[in-house]
Amino acid sequence: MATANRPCVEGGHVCGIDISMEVIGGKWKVLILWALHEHPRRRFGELRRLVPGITEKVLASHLREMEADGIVDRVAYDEVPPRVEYGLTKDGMRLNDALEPLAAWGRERRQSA
Amino acid sequence: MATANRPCVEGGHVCGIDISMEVIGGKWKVLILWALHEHPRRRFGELRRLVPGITEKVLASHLREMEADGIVDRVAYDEVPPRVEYGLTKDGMRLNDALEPLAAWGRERRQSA
DNA sequence: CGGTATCCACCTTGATACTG
DNA sequence: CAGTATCAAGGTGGATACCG
Repeated sequence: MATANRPCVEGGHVCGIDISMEVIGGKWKVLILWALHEHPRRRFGELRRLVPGITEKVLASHLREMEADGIVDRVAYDEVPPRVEYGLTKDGMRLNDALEPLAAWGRERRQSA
Repeated sequence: MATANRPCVEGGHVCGIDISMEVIGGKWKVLILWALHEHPRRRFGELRRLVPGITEKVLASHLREMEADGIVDRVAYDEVPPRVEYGLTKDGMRLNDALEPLAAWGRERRQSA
């Protein structure tokens, strides 16, 4: 995303949530992140199937943003037909871990709903 | 937000992140949540000051959505001039707790940047 | 004070077609 | 296979003015 947002300052200390939200803000980002966590080293086409409903364009642009944000790494093999593999960086994995409590909150909520 | 999203199913189990993202998806939601966590029981005008840059309309609509999602509670006192106080529900506090690791991730990232 | 009412600009997402 | 190009649509957020 890389768009600077107003810092989130409360009572003199910076909360950091704003940064995280910029990185996972897209509609599909967390889904891609999750898919890559569950299925490491995935190819573009596989990823598209793992995130049902996403279009090629949106998947491509989100992957590019996530790469720029340093949470996804992309490896292109010089073959015919072309092959590209996506995976999580260390930072991407840590982000996924940081997302887990949030996922748990969502799951609980689904129960009670 | 309350808009139903495609469930996020990976390897047969539901990840729950999608639910959470619907709830905190708005541009300002986490900031409001954070502000209410740092400053419990806040009035509309105070809240507006605590979240710099937000407009009345957006603050009002976000508060309403968060109320509908059960993470914010609103108490209107029948006085003149009118007074309304907002606070976090139990669920809202748990959501805030679940957000903390994400905030920590963002803070670390700000360091290294 | 605590909001609504309008109106609008932008951005994200999406459908479809095409290419190295 | 792994994208890009183009165009369209819709929703989110924002500016401003006004109300009980």
